[in-house]
Amino acid sequence: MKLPIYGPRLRRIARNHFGWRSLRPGQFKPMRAVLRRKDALVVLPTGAGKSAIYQIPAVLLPGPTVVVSPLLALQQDQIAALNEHGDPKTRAVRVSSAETPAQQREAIAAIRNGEAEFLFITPEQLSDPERLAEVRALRPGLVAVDEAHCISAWGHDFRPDYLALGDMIKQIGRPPILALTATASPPVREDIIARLRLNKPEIHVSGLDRRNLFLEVAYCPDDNYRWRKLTTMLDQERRPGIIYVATRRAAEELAERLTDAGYPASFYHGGMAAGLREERHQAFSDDKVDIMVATSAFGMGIDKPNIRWVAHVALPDSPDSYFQEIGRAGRDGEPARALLLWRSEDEAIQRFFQGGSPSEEELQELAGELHKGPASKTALQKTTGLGPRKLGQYLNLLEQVGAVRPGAGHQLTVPARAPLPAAAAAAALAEYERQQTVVKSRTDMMRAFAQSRQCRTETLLAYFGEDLRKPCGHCDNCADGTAHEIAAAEAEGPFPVHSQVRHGEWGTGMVMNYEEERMTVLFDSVGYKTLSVPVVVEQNLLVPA
DNA sequence: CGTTAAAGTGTTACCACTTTAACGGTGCCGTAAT
Repeated sequence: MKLPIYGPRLRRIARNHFGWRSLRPGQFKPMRAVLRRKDALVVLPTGAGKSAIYQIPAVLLPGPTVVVSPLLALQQDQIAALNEHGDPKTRAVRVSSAETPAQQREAIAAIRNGEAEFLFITPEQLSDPERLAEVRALRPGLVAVDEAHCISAWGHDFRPDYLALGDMIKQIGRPPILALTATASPPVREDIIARLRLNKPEIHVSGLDRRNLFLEVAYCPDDNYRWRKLTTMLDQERRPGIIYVATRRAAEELAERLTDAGYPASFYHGGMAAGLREERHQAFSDDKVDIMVATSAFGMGIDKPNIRWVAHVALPDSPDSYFQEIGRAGRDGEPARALLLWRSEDEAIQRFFQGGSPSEEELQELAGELHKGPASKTALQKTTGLGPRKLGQYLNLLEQVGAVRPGAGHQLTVPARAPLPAAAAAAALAEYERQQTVVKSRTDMMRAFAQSRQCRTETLLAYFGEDLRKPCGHCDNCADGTAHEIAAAEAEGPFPVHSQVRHGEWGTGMVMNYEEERMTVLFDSVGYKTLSVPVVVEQNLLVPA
């Protein structure tokens, strides 16, 4: 262990430049990786000091640090925190649509002249070749990708520039990359590593077992039952708290219903005006709103220590999202509650959000259009009649199968050995389906978590590839004894947990968990699958890989 | 995929039922109209 060499030095920087009195356990090792200029992926709950992991080494490393961060509001807070001390060694600037061209030039100049260390930026900014060249000229010594799960969650359709981030970083001189996120299951980690093209990254995962968080799930056959469970919880618990729902309308309606019933609530979703969103966020931070009903838009950037509970009146799309959302409760270390109130109907909306299949004809038409010569996205929108969203998704898929390549000046070109349109469309569709299988398997796992009689923490950690070894003692199944019974009744499975296995159809995978008569295996190609242990044994479905 | 509201149907009711269509999350950005 070389920690002692860095330890005092890092502590001194933490104290002198940032005003932090101490460092936390999960921070040292990844900092050391950054200082040795190794790529790293860090999974650490928010509030556990993720940003310190790049901020402290940045002071020691030559060259400025580029911070890729998804939300302007989030960047704002982080920049304000860095600039609080007026220290030029930790000063942060940014370029985004919120700055005027003059302010953007000023920001770049400040970095160039050594008057600022951190450049905050979005992937969309970097997708502009001129901007990319400017950043390259700054010779950054480190790139920190904050909220790196966005690559996986948003890159494939919603914010396609996220997928190209690896390329962009290569083009700015490929400094070491530090990817940070609060939650990432193995498939998401793999996606991050592959898309960013991390080179033998050190992976640091810590803090997944939140001991002050009581996990609880209730299946609700109807909405009245769900309402009663929710209000019962509200009567018992201190505030503030967050209630997550699936749709904007549900956020507004539930907030109104709660307010009418004597539980003053506010709502928050992505369809609100920016000013109002900020106002509501601020009101919640200042304890002026103590029940917030929100969609997933209310999330990243909420760093409030005293949230006493997070309730889900919905089924999240994946344990990844669920873990991130409940992780906002109890950051002060005081007891907090995570209550999941779900109905089987909730799964429908998630399936819808995952979207239908792309059309093979449209893909082929687009591939054919590209063969006619270099074209911009705007031009392609006109010629193919595809919407911007769909077009971006299609182009991403075609790029992944080698049928298109981004060229100079936003022009898209067809590479030399590209497949013909028909083959490209078929390959793109197959690639899409492969990705969807994994995405759907995560929703399956969310339902499996909700239905589990095993220790909740154990189930959740198993999903993330961690082994808790014994029931947590802070979930509903532990409290009523079912977790204990199951743990006792469970014989060793036919394959050890975390061992590699092979399935005739699905290929290789890793054993994640056993629960009663079922086992969960994470397959490389199709994601999470739940298998019946007796069937696996009788029919020899799995062999050690 | 499922809910919700509107339109359609059957028969001849200001009514009861079925069928159909619309809707649903997350945020960068730049440009056009004030």
